[in-house]
Amino acid sequence: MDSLVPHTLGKEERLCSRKAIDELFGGGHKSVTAYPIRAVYMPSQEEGVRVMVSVSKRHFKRAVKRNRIKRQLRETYRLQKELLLPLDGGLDIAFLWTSPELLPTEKVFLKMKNILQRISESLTDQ
RNA sequence: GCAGCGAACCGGCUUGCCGCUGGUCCGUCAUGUCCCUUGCGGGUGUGGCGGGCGAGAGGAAAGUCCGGGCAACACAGGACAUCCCGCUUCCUAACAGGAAGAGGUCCGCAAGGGUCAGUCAGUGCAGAAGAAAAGAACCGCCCCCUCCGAGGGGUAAGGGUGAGAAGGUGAGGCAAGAGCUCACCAGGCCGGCAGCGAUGUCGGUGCUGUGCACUCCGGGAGUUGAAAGUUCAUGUAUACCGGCGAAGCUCCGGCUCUUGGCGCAAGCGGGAGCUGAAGAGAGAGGGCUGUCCGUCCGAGCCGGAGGGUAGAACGAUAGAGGACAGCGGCGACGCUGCCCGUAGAGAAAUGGCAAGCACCCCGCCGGAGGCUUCGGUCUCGGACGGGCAUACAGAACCCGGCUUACAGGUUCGCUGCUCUU
Repeated sequence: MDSLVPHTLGKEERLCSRKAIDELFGGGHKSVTAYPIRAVYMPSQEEGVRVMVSVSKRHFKRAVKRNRIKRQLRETYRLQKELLLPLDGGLDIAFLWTSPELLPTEKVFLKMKNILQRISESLTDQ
């Protein structure tokens, strides 16, 4: 993995604005699913990719398990985010966990790889 | 040694690579309605990029059950209602918490543990059962009368019912009985003594039914909750519809004009107009804990429908803070000294992967010892392989508690049994 892209995930690469999140889920978004990960994404006016992760309280009552999954999602995205390149303009993505069970990190890694490849393909098709 | 009881404590460690949050320092590039300088330039603030350094979840961070700080709304006063607490003394900022103590009851051989509570004054209720649920007579027992059917009366020792039957047991006593009398026991009341007190103890007193609710007594409570709240930035709409109000009005004051009244006159009285936020009244609506009285504010308010913003800073991390020592106290705790510096996010950081190790568990191999019904079984030590790198669980304004969850482990004190000396 000797990409020129640094494997960082700073604040500017995360989706923090409430307004942007409302726009993402408001309409015009697309989604792909590789169970149990579901990615909702939409091109944006901003430059660069911004991501967020979300785990429902319905699936995990305890905060420790929700944190575990959110960390797995962020980590696996961070290590593979160059799969989305090259990219024109900006992109907002939300990763949602749709399962009530935990998975080992290596499986989450493969699911994330699948998702990022499919997002990249759908963007280049257009 | 085994089993147990009670306290207190810990809640993995090391290394490598890649990351996150907020600091700090250095370099560099921008930038300012800032400061110094004639100027070159320098300082300082802010921002971007790169690099270095050090910091970064818990004993329960959890449940959100109590108590407080803090904040906003408020803050003449009174009455009523509602809610909470309830053995005693103390600790504390406070508590429904803690410490020490007192009483009943239950569990345990014990160390210990669980649980209960103001009121015995008043009112109400207590299904079924039962004669009767508190001014008790069904059966029974006894007396009287007797027309031998019954009737009148006494009686709570016995029967059965019930959670509870006139405080319990025994003796005396009696026609039979009964605190009727006595002894002991449980409780109440009165007095003495001890104790700050709950209470204990001694003496007196025949005073004595159970459960629940209300009442009563004493003490306490304003509401909301950091999405509180303060400031700045951005942006919009004083749009529109419906309802109510202020203005208007009344009184009062001032000025001007006027005058069929009064007065010698100054003037008084009447009328009209103007005027008065800084005179009074009346005022929609609102505040004053839940209601009422009352009181204060008051020129805009209430409802519908709709529009805009959703960024930043403060709050906000030094606090009833912790460690150690000394002193006081049985103790909770307090005082004094000295030292330490310890997360601060905001779609929410504190992580991911790999390697190694302590401890623990499982399997297996053979060795020593004890018991043996010769099948085995127990203890100790060792090698190898595997599991596990851990349970419960993630700060969200901050503290003190309580409750609940929890793999594994450490220390101290105590109890019972057993062994050795």
